[in-house]
Amino acid sequence: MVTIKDIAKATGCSPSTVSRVIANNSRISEETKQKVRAAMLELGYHPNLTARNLVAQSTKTIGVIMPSSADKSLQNPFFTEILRGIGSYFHKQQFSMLLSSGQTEQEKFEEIERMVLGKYVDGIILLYSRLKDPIVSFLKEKDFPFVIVGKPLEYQEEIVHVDNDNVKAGKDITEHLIENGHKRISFIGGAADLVVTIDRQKGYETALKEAGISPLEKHIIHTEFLKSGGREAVEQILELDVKPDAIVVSDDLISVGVISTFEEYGIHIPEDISLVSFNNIYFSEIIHPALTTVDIQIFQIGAESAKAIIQMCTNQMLDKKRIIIPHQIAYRNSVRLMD
Amino acid sequence: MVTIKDIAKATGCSPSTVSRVIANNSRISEETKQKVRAAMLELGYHPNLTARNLVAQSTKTIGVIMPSSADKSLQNPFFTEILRGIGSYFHKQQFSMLLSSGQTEQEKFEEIERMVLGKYVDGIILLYSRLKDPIVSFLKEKDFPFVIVGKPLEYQEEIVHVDNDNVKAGKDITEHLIENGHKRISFIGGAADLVVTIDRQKGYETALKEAGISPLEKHIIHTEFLKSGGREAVEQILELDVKPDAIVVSDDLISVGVISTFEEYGIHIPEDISLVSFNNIYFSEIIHPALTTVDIQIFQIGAESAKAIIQMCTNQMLDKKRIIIPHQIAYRNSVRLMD
DNA sequence: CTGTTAGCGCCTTCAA
DNA sequence: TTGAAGGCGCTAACAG
Repeated sequence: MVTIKDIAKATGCSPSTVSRVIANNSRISEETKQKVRAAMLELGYHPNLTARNLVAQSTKTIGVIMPSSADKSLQNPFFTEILRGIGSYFHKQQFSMLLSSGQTEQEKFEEIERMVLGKYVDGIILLYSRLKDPIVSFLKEKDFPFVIVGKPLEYQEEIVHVDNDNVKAGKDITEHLIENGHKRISFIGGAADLVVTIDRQKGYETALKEAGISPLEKHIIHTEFLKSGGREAVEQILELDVKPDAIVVSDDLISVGVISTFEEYGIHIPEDISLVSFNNIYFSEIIHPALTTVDIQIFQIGAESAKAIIQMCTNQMLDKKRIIIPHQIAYRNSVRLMD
Repeated sequence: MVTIKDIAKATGCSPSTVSRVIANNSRISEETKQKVRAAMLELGYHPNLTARNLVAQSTKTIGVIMPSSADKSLQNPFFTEILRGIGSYFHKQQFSMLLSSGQTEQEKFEEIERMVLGKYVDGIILLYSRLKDPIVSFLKEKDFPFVIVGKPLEYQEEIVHVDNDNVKAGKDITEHLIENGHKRISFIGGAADLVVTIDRQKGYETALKEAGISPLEKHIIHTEFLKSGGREAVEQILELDVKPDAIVVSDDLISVGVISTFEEYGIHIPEDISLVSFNNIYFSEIIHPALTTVDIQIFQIGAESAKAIIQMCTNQMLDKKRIIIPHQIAYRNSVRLMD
C-alpha cells in the first residue's frame, strides 16, 4: 500500500507537506503541489479513509435503519424509494449509508449500539416510527444525532423527524371520495400501532365528521401489514350488513391485495366500490385499476431526512424539529366519479 | 470519549492489558479481567471501530452496489429482498453493508473508486450484471474481492458470481405451459441486454424446440423494464396475426403491468391467455390472478453472495466461481390447466 | 501474566 | 512555504 510517506520520500518533501497538498492548502507553492500530485498519480496514491476518519473523529457515514428484516413489510417499494432519496443527497455531500441488517428488534438494537458506541457512524436515520422504541430511547439518552422518518409519538418536540401531514392527507383523500358522492366509506389500515396508520385514520374520520356523515359501525378494519394481502380485511367487509361504496386504504401495498381479493369475489373497482390509498409507489400506476392515491413524495422525504441528519452532524442549526413534506393527490382510476 | 488509556489508568494496568481483555486473551488472569471489565462498564467504555479498523487493515464492511438509482427498476422488491438475504449472513459475521448511492453510472463509478481505493470496504457485491461494465473492469484490474449477483457475460470463469440456472428455469416454466396444452407461446422480456433476460429466453426457446413447436414470428418482445409497465408489449401482442395462448414473462414486475393491460382490454388471465413469469416476489402472491412463477430464492441468493464475499475477504478458498441457487416453480393461478 | 514500545496512515500544531 | 513532532485509539511484537 502506498502511503503519504511514500509520496514524501519520492518527492523529497515531508509527509505533512503531502498532507497539505491533499487538502489543497493555500500556503503550499504551486510548484510543490504539481510535483507531489505527479508523484501521487504515478505511484497510485489514495488517501486511506479509515486513517483519515480516525483523526477527524468522524466517518461521514450514517446508519440507515430499516424495519427488522424479518418483517415482510420490507418488501414495500417505499424503502428502496426512500433509500434513493437519501442517497441522492448523501452522494453530493460525500456521505455514505451504512445499512442495518438485523432480523429482529433485538439484533437491530445490538447492531446500532455497535455503530453508535463504536463511533462507526456520525448519525442515524430511522426509517420507521414505532411506539416505545428502545432504539429511540437509547439514541436520545446518548444524545446521538438521529432523525426519524415518520412521526414519533413521544418527544415530538425534541426529535427531529420528517413526515407528511398524514391527518391532512387522510382528510383530503376522503373528501375526494365524499365530493364524488360516496357516503358509506370504510377504512382499512395497517398495524393499528403504527403512527402513520393512526394519523391517516384520524384524517379520514375528520372528513366524515365535517361532511356530517356518521361513521358506520365496524367499518374501520386493521390488517396485519402484508399478511395475506388484505384478504381478511375484504372478507370482513363482505360480512358487513351495510356494505361500503368506497374504501380508504392506508397503504398502496395493501390496496393491491384488497383489489385482488375483491376481484376474486367478482366485485370490481371502481364500478362496485371505489378505493383510494396512500404512497404512490410505482405499482399504483401499473396495476388495474390504476390507483387514485396520495403521493407522499417518498423520494423527497428521503432527501430531506438526509439533509437534516447531515446538518445535525455538522453542527448546523435546524430551524425546526418537524419537517413536513407536502403531499398531493394522484388522480387515477380507482374512484367512481360523479359525472 | 473514554479510551483504552482511561481504563488502563483507572485500573492501574497498561493499555495493552486492557486491549487483551477486550480480545479476551487467554493469558490474562481472571482477576484482572474482572477488574478491567468492571472499569469498562463503569466508565462506559466501547472500542473505537475506526481505530481498530486502522490497525487491522480491514473494515469488515462490504460495499453493496445497486443499479443506478435513477433506474426505476430499483423499485423492484427484488432488491430489498436480496438486501435482506445479504444482511442475514452479514449480521452473523458482524459485517456491515455500505450501500451505493450514485444516481448515474458515472457517479457510481466514482463512489466505488473512493470506497475501494480508500480501503473503506473489504469487498464489493454487485447486485446486477451489465455488459461491459467499467466497474467490473476496475475491480478486476485492482484485483479487489467482488462478487456479482447474476451472470457476467465476460470472464465467467474468473468472476465469482451467484446465479440461478436461468436457462433451465426458462425451460422448466415453458414446459409447464406446454404440458398443459399451450402451443402458441410468446415471450416478453426486459431489456434485451440483460443477461438474465437472455438466459430465460434461451430456455424458453429450447423448450419450444424440444417440444417440436416452431416459434411464431414476432412473438418475442422486449420491453423497457418498468417503462409503461409492459403496456407496449401487450399492445404489440394484440396486433399480432396469430395470438398467443400463453406468455412467458421474464419478471414478475413486468407481469403486473402486462396483466393489468390485458385486463383493460377485457382479456382475462388465465381464461383467455395463460401467463408465467420469474422471481416470486411478494406481489406475485397477492395480485389477481396469483402468478405461477419461478421462485428463484432471492433471499438465498443474497445470503450466498454474502457468504462468498466474506470467504474471499478472509482468504478462505471458494470451491467454485459459479454458485447456482436452485429454483422451483410456485404453481398458482395464472395458467389454464389441462384437466 | 503483564508492561513497554512501536506503528497502522493521516492531520495539525508549533517552530523555523 | 515547509518540516518535525505528537497524537487520533487501538493492537501486536517483544520483553520480562
